[in-house]
Amino acid sequence: MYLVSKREKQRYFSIREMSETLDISFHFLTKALQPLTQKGILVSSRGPAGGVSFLKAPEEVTLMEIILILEGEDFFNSCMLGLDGCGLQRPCPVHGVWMDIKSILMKEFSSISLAMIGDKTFTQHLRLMNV
Amino acid sequence: MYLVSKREKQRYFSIREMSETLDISFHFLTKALQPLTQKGILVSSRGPAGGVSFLKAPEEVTLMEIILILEGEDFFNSCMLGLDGCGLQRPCPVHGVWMDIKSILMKEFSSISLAMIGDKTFTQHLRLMNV
DNA sequence: TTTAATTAAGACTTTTTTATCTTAAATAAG
DNA sequence: CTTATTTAAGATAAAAAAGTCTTAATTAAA
Repeated sequence: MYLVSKREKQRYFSIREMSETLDISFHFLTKALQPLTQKGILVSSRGPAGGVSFLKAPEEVTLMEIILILEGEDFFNSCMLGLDGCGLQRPCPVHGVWMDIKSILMKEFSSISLAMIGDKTFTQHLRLMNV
Repeated sequence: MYLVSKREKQRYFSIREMSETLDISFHFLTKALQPLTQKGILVSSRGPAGGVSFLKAPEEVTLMEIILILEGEDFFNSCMLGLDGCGLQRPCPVHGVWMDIKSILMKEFSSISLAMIGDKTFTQHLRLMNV
């Protein structure tokens, strides 16, 4: 969100600067960003004037994608009771409700792009950190 | 869910028996049930023929109540980015979406009673455990 | 070509959560 | 009244998650 709210697709933003602006530990942020780079959402450059930048156009990156990368690809595949093989064949008592809820969540998160969030953050001066 | 699916409101069901049926550690289950007893959803009895039973009628207990008791009363009050004081006055970029999603979740969970789940589990022979 | 700046990767530490164990208290039955 | 059975509560242990640190690799600029 920080990156896209800058609205400069070309340049690299250093993680150090980002961590200081957002008041997040540098090492923590570095680690958090790595899977995004590995999955091709971001591209990184080492050395002076290095940092991270979007590889994939933020218009094409949904919140859903980010959530799946950061939380794990089967984040929306779990049974509410934690049962193995819970599905239409052998459902748990809340399988139906939970499926409905999950599909609403997935639909919603899939409909929001990072570009939309960036624009909103930029134009409405919204905050990404405390204070 | 186990308790209500038994559809015998009067008698106490022992936690030992329940833990064996559901294949959950006895001590773990005991601990999990304690907040429900403390909050007046269940009533317990020690000694021979003791166990737990519903105090509040399961028709009047919603999934929402159970979730709030087990996960904490402010389970649905968090900011998606973890910001303090995120609200209409000083929202984060995803405040609106997140609010919408949370209200759908709360509405859904509030509309489901344990009695409904128990009936469904009983009549459709649904499972509460693996295998 | 050397140096400073920067991310990557993995080891390590700390914190939090989850799970278990022990002891105490209560209760029904003999 | 004593004993066996059962939950309650708190202490302890184990596992998982979160966070930090160190070293390596890369890159641009002097």
